[in-house]
Amino acid sequence: MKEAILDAAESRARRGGYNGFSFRDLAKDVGIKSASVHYHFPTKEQLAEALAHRYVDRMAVYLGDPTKLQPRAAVKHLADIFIKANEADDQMCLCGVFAAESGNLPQRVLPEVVVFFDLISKWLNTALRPAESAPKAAEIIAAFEGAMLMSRVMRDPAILRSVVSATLKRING
Amino acid sequence: MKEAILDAAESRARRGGYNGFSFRDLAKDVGIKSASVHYHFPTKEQLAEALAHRYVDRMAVYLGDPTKLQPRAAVKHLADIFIKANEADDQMCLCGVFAAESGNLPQRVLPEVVVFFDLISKWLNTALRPAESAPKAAEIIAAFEGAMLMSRVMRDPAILRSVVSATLKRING
DNA sequence: GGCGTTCTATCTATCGATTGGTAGTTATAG
DNA sequence: CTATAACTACCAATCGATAGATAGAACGCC
Repeated sequence: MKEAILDAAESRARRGGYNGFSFRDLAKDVGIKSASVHYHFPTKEQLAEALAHRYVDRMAVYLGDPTKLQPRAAVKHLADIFIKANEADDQMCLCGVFAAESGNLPQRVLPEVVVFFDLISKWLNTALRPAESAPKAAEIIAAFEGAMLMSRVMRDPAILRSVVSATLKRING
Repeated sequence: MKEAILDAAESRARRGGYNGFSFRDLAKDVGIKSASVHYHFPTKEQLAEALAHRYVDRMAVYLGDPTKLQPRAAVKHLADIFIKANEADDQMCLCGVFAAESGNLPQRVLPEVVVFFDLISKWLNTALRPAESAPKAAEIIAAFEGAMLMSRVMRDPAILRSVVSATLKRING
C-alpha cells in the first residue's frame, strides 16, 4: 500500500507539483481514507522525501553502470526514460518539478533533489569520458529538463525528441 | 498598487510557483488587506493571467527587434535576462515555473505560457536565420530553462553560465 | 464657490471549503 | 496478545472569495 500511495503521489506531483495534491487526493486514488495515508507517511514532508528518494533509487537502477555504455548510447538511454514519461504518461521529471518549486518546498525534500542531479551528472560524465568532444553532463541534462517543460506545456512531443536527436548528433563515439 | 501586487506575486511565483503564494501573502507584501487584493484581481486565476501577460509583454519589449542583432548577440541578449534573474534575484523564469506546474494551473493561465514560448522561439529563430549552422530556437530555450532550474536547486550559478557559454560557441555569426 | 453624486480604494468581518494532522476505535492476521 | 492497517470523527489553520461599511478624491451642475 505504501508503494501505491507513492505511485499516486508521484503521478500527481509530476503533473502539478508538490502543492498540487493533498492527502485526500491520494487517499481517493488508492481507495482508503486520508487518515490512513498519514499512517504510512505521518507528514507531507516525509511523504515527499520518500517520494524523491524512491525516484532517485529507481533512476540509479535504470541508469546502470555508465562504463558499460558508449557515450552516444548512454545519452540515448537517459533520454529514453524522459521521452517515455513525456509521451506515455504526460509527466515531467519529478525532480525537475520540485526544482521549479524549490522556493517553498519543505526542508528535507530539497537535498534529495540535489542528489538526483548529482547522480545523473556524475553518471553522464563518466559515460561521456571516452568521447573526444562532447557537451558537459549539466548541459545535456539542462536541455532535457527544459525540453520536457516545453513539450508538456506546448503539447508537442516533437520538441523533446528534437532536442534529444540534436544532442546525440553532437557526440563523437 | 496593481503593479505592486503583481510585483509581489511575480517574485513569489518565480520562487515557489502558483500554489506557493496566497492572497494574504501578497497583501502583507504590499501593506494592505487580502480583501483589497481581491478588489484589484477578483480571482487568483485572473491575477495569474495578468501576471503571465505582463511577463510576456515585458519580455517582448526587452527582446526588441530580432533583425537588428547578429545571431550570437541575440542569444547573449536572451541569456542575459535569465542570468540576471538567477543571480541577482534567485528567481526562475515565471513561465518555466508555470510550465512545470501546468497540470493544475487554472485554465486561462496556460495559454499565456504558450504565448511566451512561442514569442521567444520565433524571436530567436528570426535572429538565428543568418547563421550558417545554429541550433534551433527550442533547443536553446530548453537548455536555458533547464539550466535555470538546475542552477537554482544546486545553488550554483556556474551551471547556467556554463550552458550559456557552451551555447554561444555553437553559433557561427 | 458650494453641493450632491459617483468612483476608487481600502477596511472589517465573515463565509464555506480544504488543508495537514491527531485521537481513539475496530477488524484482521500471525 | 500483539502488530498492522484500516476506520470514524474531529481539530485548528489557511485558503479563495464575498458582503457591507467607510473615507477621500473627482466630477457635474447650478
